[in-house]
Amino acid sequence: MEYNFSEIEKKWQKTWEDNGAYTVSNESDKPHYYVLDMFPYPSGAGLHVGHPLGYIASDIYSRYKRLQGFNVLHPMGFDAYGLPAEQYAIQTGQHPEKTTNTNIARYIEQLKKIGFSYDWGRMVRTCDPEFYHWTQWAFVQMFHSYYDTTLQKAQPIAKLVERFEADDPNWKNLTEKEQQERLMPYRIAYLADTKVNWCPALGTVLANDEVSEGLSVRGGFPVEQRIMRQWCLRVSAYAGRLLEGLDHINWTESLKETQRNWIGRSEGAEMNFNVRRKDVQCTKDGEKDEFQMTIFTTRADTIYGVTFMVLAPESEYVARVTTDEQKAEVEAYLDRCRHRTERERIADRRVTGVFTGSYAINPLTNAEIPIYVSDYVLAGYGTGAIMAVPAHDSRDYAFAKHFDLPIVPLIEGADVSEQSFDAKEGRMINSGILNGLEVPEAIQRMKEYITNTGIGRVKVNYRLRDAIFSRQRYWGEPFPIYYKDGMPYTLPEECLPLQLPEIKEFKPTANGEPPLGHAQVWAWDEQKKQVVDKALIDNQTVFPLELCTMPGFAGSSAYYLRYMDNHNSEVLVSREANAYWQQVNLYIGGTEHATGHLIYSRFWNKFLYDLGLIVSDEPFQRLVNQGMIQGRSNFVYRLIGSRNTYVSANLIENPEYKDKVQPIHVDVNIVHNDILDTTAFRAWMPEFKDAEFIYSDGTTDVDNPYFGSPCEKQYICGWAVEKMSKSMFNVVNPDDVIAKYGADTLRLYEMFLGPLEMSKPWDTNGIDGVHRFLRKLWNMYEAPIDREPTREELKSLHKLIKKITWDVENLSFNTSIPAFMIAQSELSALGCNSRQILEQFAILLAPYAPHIAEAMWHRCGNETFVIDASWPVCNEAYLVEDSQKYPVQFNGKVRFTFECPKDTPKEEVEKLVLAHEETAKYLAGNAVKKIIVVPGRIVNIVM
RNA sequence: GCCCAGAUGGCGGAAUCGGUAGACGCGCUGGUCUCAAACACCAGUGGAGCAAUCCGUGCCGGUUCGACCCCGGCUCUGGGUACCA
Repeated sequence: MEYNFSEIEKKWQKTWEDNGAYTVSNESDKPHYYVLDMFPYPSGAGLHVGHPLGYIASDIYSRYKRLQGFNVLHPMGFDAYGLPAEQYAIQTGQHPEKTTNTNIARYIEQLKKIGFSYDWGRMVRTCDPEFYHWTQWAFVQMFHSYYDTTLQKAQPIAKLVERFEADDPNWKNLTEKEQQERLMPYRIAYLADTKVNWCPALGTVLANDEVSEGLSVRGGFPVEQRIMRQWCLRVSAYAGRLLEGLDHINWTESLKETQRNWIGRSEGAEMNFNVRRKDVQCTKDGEKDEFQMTIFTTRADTIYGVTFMVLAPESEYVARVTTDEQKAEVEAYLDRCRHRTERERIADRRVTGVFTGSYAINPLTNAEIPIYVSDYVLAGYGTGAIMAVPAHDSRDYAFAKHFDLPIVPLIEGADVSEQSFDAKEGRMINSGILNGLEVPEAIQRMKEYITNTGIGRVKVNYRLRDAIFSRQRYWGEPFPIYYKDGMPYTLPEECLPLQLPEIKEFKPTANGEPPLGHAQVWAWDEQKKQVVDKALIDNQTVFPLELCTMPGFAGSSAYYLRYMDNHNSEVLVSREANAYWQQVNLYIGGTEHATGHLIYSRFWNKFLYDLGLIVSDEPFQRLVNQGMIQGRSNFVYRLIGSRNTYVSANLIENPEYKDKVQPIHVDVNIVHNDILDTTAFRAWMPEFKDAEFIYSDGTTDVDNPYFGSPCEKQYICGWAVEKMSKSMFNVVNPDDVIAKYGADTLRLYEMFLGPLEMSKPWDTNGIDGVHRFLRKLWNMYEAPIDREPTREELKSLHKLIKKITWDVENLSFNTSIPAFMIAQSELSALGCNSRQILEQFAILLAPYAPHIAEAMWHRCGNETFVIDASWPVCNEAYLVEDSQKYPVQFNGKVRFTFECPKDTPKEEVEKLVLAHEETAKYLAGNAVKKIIVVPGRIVNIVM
C-alpha cells in the first residue's frame, strides 16, 4: 500500500482531536513536566517555514517526555496586542481586534496541520478580557507594593504607611493628596516624570529594547528624548536578584551573559566633592556658596588624577554650579542637548561640553578642578556626575584633549601621550598614599580610606533601568486606574477586568491625547463601581480613567502561569495548579527576547513570588534559543542596457558579461535546484513576459528553433542566503510543503537541516531525501508478523534506541534523522517484518513524525495511541560485538585496520599488531620506539 | 569599540570522552527500467596523481604517540550592545 501521507495525517489529526488525545489534566499521579514555546505575535503574513522550527523541537521533546511517563503540559497561545494591528487599523479603519482574530484563526489552522501535541483547550490570547484581567490585576498588586531593600523583597504598601505613621509625627497631618504623593516614589508600579524614547511617527513611547540605533525596532521611525509623566515598573529594584538568579538556571551561557551585561552591575564608590561658586558670596535662597556634589566611580584609585568634573546636562547640580557669567553659554548648550534626537547623538560622536564657571575641591589633594557639563555623562546612571581621569579613561581623555585640560598619568609606564590607559592593571604613581600599590589593591585601599574619613562610601550600581509601562496607544491592556485630585487610584479588584472600550478612530485625539481619549464611555464612577460616560465626570464620584494602555511585554510577562490554570475566573493561577506544575521546565524561543521579555517575565515572576502567590522564584528552568531559519534567495541576471535579456549565472563572470549584469530576485517557487522554470518566469510578472535568456551553454532563444518550448537548455540562477521575507521572494510556506510532502516530512526535514540553536538557510531541494525515507519505512509495515526478532534486528533497534534517547535528551534532533535512516536501511536489508521490532521503531519515531508513527503503530495491530506507549529502553547486551576492529596508526597516520576478538588484552593486541604482515611494510626497517594501545579504540606505533 | 556565537567537500551538515575526518541527505556523474521524460532502483563522488602515495577541518604557532576537538596569537562571518564612569 502506498504511503498516502495526506490521508494518514488527516485521519489521525481528526482521531486525536475527537478523542482529546492531547488534553492535559492538572490532576495526575504522574510526574509533571512543562514544555513551553514562546507564543507568537499573529502577523498578517501567516507562518513561514522558519516559525515552526522551535515548535517542532519542543513538540518532539514533549512527546518524548510523555512516552517516558510524564504528565506533560505543552500549550500554545497568542501575543495578540501589538503595534502592527493598530497601524493597520489606522490605515484601513479595520478594527485591530478583527484583524487580530483573523490572523489568529489562520495561525491555528497552520499550526494544527503540522500535528503538534498542544492542548488547545489551554490556549490564551493576551487581548482576551479573561486573560488581561490578570495582567491588570498584577499591575494593581504592583501599585500597592513597594520594594523593601532590607528584606530584599516586595511588601504591601500598607506596611510602609505604618512605618511613616510611626516614624514621622507629621504624617497624619498631611492631606490625602500629600500622602499619596509621598508614597508614589516607593511603589513598584509608579508614575514619574521620565526621560522617554518618544517616537513621533508611532505617537508613543518605546521601551529601550524596542529602540535600536535611535530608530523604532518596529517600523524604523526616529526616536527622540522627551520628559513625560509615565507609568514605570521598578525592575531596577530586582537588579541584584535578577543577576544572582542567573546562577541557578539552566540557560545557555551566552544568553545569561547578555542578561548580565544588560543588568550591568558595577561595584564602585560614591564620593563627595566640595564645590565652590566664586561669584556667590552670600547665601541665596538658603543655598550657601559651598555645597557637596556626589559622584560615582569604579576607579576610586585614580582620584589623584582627577583634573576636571563633568555633569550630565539633566543633572540637578548644573543649575547650582553655573555662574552668572557662564549662564548664557550653559543654557544654550542644555537647549541644544534637549533638541537632539537619540539618533543624532549616536551619529555625532564629536566631543561637546561647556564650562560651568565653578570649581570642585579634590578631597585628597585639595586641588581646585573645573566643573563642565557634557552629554557624554548620562543622567540616569550613577549620580549623573563624574570625576574625570583623562589619563585612564578614553572618554575623559577625548574631552581633556578637546578642552586642553591636564592629563596626569597614575600608572607606572603608562604612555598617555596618544591615548588613555584604561586597563585596570599596573603599579600606582603620582598617587599620594596609593603609590606603589597594584591597581586592585589601590581601589580597595581608597575605598577603605574614603569610608573611614567619610569622604564617600562603597556603592553598587546597575545599568538596568526601570521599565516604562505607558503606551499612548489603543491596542493594549487598559490601566485599571482613575485619577482623583490628580492622583491615581486603582479600580477595586472585583471590578476587573476593565474592558478596552470600542472606538472608531485609532489616532491620537485633536488635543494630543492618546486614542482612548476618543472613548465616550470612559470614566469611573466610584460609588456605582462601573465605567460611565465621561460627560458625568464631576471629580466627586465620577473620575477620569487613564488614557494610556500597557506595552507589549505586559501580556507576555506571566502567560506561562496562566496556561497552568487558564479557565480559573477567581485567580491568575490556583495554588494547587501552580504547586503541581511549579515552573516551566523547558522553554524554547528566539534569542531576540534576551533583554526584553526574558528580563520582564523574570521580574514579574519574582514579584508574584514575593507576594507568596507562586512557588518558584524563576519562571524558566531551562531555556534554549532556536536559530533563525534564513531564506535562500534566487537571482536572475538582467543584462544592463538590454531590454529584457537574462544571463545564466554560470556566465556572469565571463569578460563579456562581467559587471554588466544586475541581479534581480526571483521567486524561489519557480526555481528548482537553481534551474529557472523559464515558462513560469515569463508568466510570473507582466514585465518578464518577453524575457529572453542566455542559457548556461551560452546560446540564446534566437539560436533555438523551438522558441519557448521545453528543451535541453537550462537557465541557472544565482543564490544567496538572506532573511526570509516577501521582498526577497524567498518565503516558503509550510502549507505548500505539507500539501506536497506531508507534515511528517516537514517536521523531519526541519530537524534534519542542522543543530537547533544554529541559524541555517532553508533549501527545499533537500526535502526529497527525507520523504523517500518515510516512504521506504512505510513499505516495511506491509505485513508485520509475530516472531522472535533476530539478533541482528535487535542490535539495529537497540542501537537506534540508544541514539535517539541520547539525542532527545540533548536536543540534538538533527542527528536523529540519519540514525532513523540507517536503522531503516539495516532492517530493510535484513528483511525485517517482526512486529516486535517494527512496533518499537514506531514509538521511537512518534515524537518526530507522529502521524506516520501512529499509522505504523496501528498496522502492528495496536488499538491505543502510540503516544500512550512506553519509551523503549536500550539493552546494552544486544550491542556487544564479538570482535574489535583496530585502526593501526604509524606516527599518528592510519595505515590499516585489523580485527581481533573483543576483550583481547592490551599486551596481546600489541603482539598481534607487531606480528601483522602489514606492519613490517610500514615500519620499513625502522625500529619501534613506542607502541600505544588504547583498548577498544586505536593502536599507534611510534617509530 | 566591547560581549557572545560560528568557520569542515559543489550544498546542509556528521564525528556526543583527544583516537579511522567528511556519517546521513541534497546535488553531480555513470548505469538499469522506459519509445521518451518523470519516478524508482544500482554504483561512484574531498582535492592532486596512471599508481604507490601525497595534501586536506579559516590563518600562524604550541601541547600530545595522536588535534576539527586543548592552549596562545590572528582573520573573516553572524548576533547582541552603544559614551554605564
